[in-house]
Amino acid sequence: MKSSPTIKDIAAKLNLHYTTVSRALRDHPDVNEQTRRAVKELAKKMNYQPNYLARSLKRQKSNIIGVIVPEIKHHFFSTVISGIEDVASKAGYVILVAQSNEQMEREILNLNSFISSHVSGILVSISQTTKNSQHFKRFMKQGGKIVFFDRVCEDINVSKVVVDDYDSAFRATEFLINKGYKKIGHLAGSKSLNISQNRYKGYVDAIKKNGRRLNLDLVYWGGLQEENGKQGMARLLKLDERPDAIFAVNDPVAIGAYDVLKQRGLKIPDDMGIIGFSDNPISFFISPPLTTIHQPAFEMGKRAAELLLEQIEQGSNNFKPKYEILKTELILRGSA
Amino acid sequence: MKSSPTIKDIAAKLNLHYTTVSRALRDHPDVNEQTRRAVKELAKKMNYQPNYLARSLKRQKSNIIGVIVPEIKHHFFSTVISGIEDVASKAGYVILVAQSNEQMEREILNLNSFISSHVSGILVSISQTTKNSQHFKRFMKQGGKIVFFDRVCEDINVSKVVVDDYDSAFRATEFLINKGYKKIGHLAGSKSLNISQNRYKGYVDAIKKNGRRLNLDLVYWGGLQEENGKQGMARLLKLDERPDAIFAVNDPVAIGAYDVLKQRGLKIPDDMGIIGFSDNPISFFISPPLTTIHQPAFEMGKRAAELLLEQIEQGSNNFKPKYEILKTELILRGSA
DNA sequence: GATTAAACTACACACGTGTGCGAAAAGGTG
DNA sequence: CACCTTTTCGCACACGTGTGTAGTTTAATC
Repeated sequence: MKSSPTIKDIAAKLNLHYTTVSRALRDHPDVNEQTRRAVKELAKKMNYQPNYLARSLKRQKSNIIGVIVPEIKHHFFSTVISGIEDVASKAGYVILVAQSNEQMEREILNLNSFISSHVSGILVSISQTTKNSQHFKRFMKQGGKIVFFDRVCEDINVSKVVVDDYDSAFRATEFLINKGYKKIGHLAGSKSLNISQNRYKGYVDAIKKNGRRLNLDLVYWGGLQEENGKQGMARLLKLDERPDAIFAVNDPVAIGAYDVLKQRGLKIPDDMGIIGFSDNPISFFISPPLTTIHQPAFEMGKRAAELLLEQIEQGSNNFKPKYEILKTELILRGSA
Repeated sequence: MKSSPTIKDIAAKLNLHYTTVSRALRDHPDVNEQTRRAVKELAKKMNYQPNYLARSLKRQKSNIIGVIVPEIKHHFFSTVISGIEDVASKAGYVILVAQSNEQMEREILNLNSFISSHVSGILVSISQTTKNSQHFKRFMKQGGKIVFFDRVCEDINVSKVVVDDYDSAFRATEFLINKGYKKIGHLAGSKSLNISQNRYKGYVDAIKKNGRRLNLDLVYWGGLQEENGKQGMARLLKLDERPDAIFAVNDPVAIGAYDVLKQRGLKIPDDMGIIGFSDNPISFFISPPLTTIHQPAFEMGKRAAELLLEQIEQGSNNFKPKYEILKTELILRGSA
């Protein structure tokens, strides 16, 4: 039941002062070769593990990175976190993970908790209900470092990692047009998120650039869940001039649309073409397989972590935020 | 760029000693009502956040819980982590998350890193390659608290949360028997894991109890990935006396089997009945929908976290490890 | 063998918070 | 007004680690 050994325990056994042990472990040149070896040997034998709390307190710099996502269990986010952990652990960092559950209040609580834990920096994908960014700005004023990924705050000048939402949406929509679909609808996400806005804009521009008439009745603003897809699809089917193809803001929404279409006996892709977004594993197995846009989630986590670590290690000298746009890929399957 | 304010900053502005501020914030009775109010007001105004590093160092007890899983991005584990985070954050704890990538070495590194971070306890699901539990035992000797979930170490006497693997496997196999399948095979997992062993035993006993002949040729020991399912299914199909139904150790393995069967033109469930394990979201959407055993992953995370928190808060007085077995549910779909 | 440089060790203080104890101030009693 | 109790606050030290500096020992040089 005795707790972890400290440098003092090691020092006592070797009849040394504990500062000597401290220096020996950190290879300080002022320590005798033999002493150093003896210290390291005993440290290993006693399973000494340095106390990061004390070290961080002293150094005024921890080896902790905070991660805030809307929900951990979503495939996209958990894959991003996997990527983050990969990079972080290799660099000697540990990651604190918290979820906002799409609520700005909890996002703020998470952030405060991270501030108290004196994280070296945070990686954030904001919640749907995050209407302003005061909490993040406050964090930055105190020297906090942030990198946003996927769902970013537009009005903060920090590093960001996103996919090319606009362009991907444009290509997806254009693909539907070239396939011969006439009236293309869009199941859009939540208006407050950059990803929804950019995908919407890509959709709109693809329609316009291809000489089609833009009919905003064919756009349904909902959310990012399967349920929103069901509601949206049902709504669009009620129109006099109903769409014959759908570009969905993400895969869950597309899958919600599938459900409604199957219930109504409509055939995919003949009666209705569908394209999703994010390449959820389900999209490969659903029938017909969903044509969708692959997002490099793991890669996104890695890049975001790398950017943050660079910023942390180099200090705040001449730091310039980077805006990285990762390439997506249109995965052709059977739904369009 | 100034960093977070401390109690000393607050004290200076109010012409108080910082210990008085410390007491005021913690509602110590020795502090005057007015002083207390003034301190709290200023603290709020300055956005004071207590330094957990310092607090933990002093109290010899942190508000950090460590979580080690094989891979974060797996749906089951990320859902468990969601549950853990839910409980932990409500109790004022934060969670460190690390992945072993199924390698015992990294599991040990993760553990050491957590020890250095002075976590109050850890939640672990062990890797496939974890052959002994010395590292966990060492951690416990130093007063560390552990709760295992899903993949547990049998030879350590600590709290554990699992599902009823044996019984679930028994029922699944019996279900196949009652459906009229004659030769039931088993795509088993990795021999070193308790879950694989228990599911295997459930399978074996169901065969025996129902008066069937146990044919070990029909059991393929592989792993837990889709790839293992493919290999195993291919192998079993080569047998002279090939199975007409499969109980798979988990859904990915079952899905791997699907793939091979579809390639060979065999029909599910007519030519081959299949039952999986874990109720991965894919199993609902794959065609035909996979009959599988639902595991309450989120609930498992919550219970594991609750058990650990109880143990942490009550100290090590008269602690008795609890072994909790959560109920599963056989989800009937189209594959059997 | 004395002098000086080099090699090594120990002390003091710091990081931010918490606690036992004592001191000062305020209030109450005879 | 002297004495005692209660309230309120400050001091000293602690948690484990790290660093500047002073001190001591050893080795090297003449």
